Amino acid sequence: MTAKNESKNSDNAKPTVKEIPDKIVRRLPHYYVQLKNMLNKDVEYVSSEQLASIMGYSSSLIRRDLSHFGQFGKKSYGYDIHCLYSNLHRILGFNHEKSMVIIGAGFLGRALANNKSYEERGYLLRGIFDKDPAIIGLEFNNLRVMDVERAPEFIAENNIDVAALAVPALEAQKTADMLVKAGIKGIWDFTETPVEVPEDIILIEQNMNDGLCKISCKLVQKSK
Amino acid sequence: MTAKNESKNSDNAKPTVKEIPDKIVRRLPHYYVQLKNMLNKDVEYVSSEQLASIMGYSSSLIRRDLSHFGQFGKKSYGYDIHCLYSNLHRILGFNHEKSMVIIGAGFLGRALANNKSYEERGYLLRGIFDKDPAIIGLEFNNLRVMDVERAPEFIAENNIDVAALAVPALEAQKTADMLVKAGIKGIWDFTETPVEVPEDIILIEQNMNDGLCKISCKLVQKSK
DNA sequence: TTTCAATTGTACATTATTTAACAAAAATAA
DNA sequence: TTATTTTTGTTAAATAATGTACAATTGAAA
Repeated sequence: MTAKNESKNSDNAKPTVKEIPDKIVRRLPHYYVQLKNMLNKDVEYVSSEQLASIMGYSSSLIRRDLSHFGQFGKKSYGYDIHCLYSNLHRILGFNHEKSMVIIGAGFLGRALANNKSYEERGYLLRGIFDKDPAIIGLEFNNLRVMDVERAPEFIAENNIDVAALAVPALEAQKTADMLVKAGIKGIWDFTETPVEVPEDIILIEQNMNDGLCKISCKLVQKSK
Repeated sequence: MTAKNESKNSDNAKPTVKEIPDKIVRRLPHYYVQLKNMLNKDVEYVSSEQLASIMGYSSSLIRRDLSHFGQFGKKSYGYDIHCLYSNLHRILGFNHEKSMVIIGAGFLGRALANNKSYEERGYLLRGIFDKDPAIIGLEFNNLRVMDVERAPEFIAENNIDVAALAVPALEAQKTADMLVKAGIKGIWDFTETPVEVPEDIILIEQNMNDGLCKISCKLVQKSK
C-alpha cells in the first residue's frame, strides 16, 4: 500500500519540473563524487566516454542522464567539470540548507554523528536523542545526547527536516510515528524492520541486512 | 570498467541455474522478513493479494517473483507460510554457513559487531580488526579486536568468506586489495568512496551517503 | 577557408521489468 | 454431484530502462 514514485504532475501548476526517475537519482551521487575527485586535477573537461571508462556506466547512459537536466556539454570537448559539478550540487539540493537529528545514540547513531559529509551536502546536524539515561548527556561530535522524550518538541520548534532513525527494531514504528507527528519531512531509516509512513513523507530505507542477504544469495548462486 | 551483472551463462556447463535477476534478489529479503513475522501468527496460508496489501508490491509481481523458483502456491488457498519461509531461507542461502570478519572497529564496525541477524542468515562472525593500537584488544560481542596486519593470514587460514569493510575512505582501496589478495569472496563495503575489485568478487556497496543524497534530492523536488 | 576529428544530444531499437488478464486447479457451497 | 469462488502460475501487453546509431556542432589542423 506504500506509495511508489508517482506524482501525476497534472494537478501541478508549474509547467515542467518533471520528476527525476529513481534510477537516475541513484546515479547522480556517483557522478557527483567522481566529478569532485576530478576538480583538483588540472583537466577542465571530461567526456562521457572518459567518465564511462572510470565509472562502469555506458557513455550513452551518462549523456542521457545528464541531458535530463539540460544541455551541459560542449560538443567536441565534453563536459566542463566545474560547471557539471556545481549543477549536480544544485540538482541534488546540496545548496539548500537542511536540518537533521539522529534518534538513537548506540554505536550506529554515534557513527552517523561522526559523518563528515553532512556539511558538503547541506545538512546541519542539530541534535542526537536516546532513551537510555546512561547515554543521555554523553557528547558526540560536540552534541550532547538529549532525552528522546524531548524530541517532538525539539523537532517542531526547530523545524527539523530529516531524522536518522537508528533505534532498535521494536521501537522503529513507534518512533517513526512520533517523528511524523512532530512534523519531520524525511526519515533516513536504519532499522531492520519495515516502517510505514504517510506517503508525503520521504522515507529512505537504509536496511543493512538487505546487503547481507544479497551477498549470501550471490554466494550460493556462484557455488552452484 | 566495473563488471555489471552479467555472466552470459553460455560458457557455463551447468544446464539451468538461471541467474536470479537483481530486482528479484532485492525483494527476496523483504518477503522473507514479512513471512517470518507471519510465522508466529495462527494463520497457515497467505495469498499474494494479502502480501500485496501489506508490502506495497502488486500481487502479480509477487506471484511472478515466487514462481521464478518453482510452484510453491496452492490454488484457491495461497502460499503455505512455513513452506514459503523455508524455501526463501534456502534460496537466500541462509542454510549455508558463511564466515565473516569486520575490518575497522570504529563506531560503525562496533555497530556491525553487535548485529543480531548474522546467525539467522547463516553468518558466523569470526574476527574484528583495526589498525589503531588504542582499539586493538578491546572486546565487542565477545571478540577481541585484532591488529589489521594479521588479517590476511587470518582470512586465508580460516577460509573467511565475507568481509565488512568499515574503514576510512582513504584506506578503502588499499584494504580491499588486501582482502582480495587474502582470498575473500565477498566484500560488504561501507566506505564512502568507490572501490574496485576483480569481477569475480562479490561487492555490495552499502554507501550511506547515497541515501542522504536521495533525501536531499527529493526534498528539493517536493519544494518546487 | 575547408577538411577532419571529437563528442554531444537525441531518435530509434532492444532488452528488462511490471502489470493485466485469464485458464486451470482446488476448495466450498448449493 | 454440480456450480461457484478463490487464487495460483503463466501468457500476453504495457511500461521503463538501456544501448545503438547518427546528425549536428564545434574546435583544430591543413
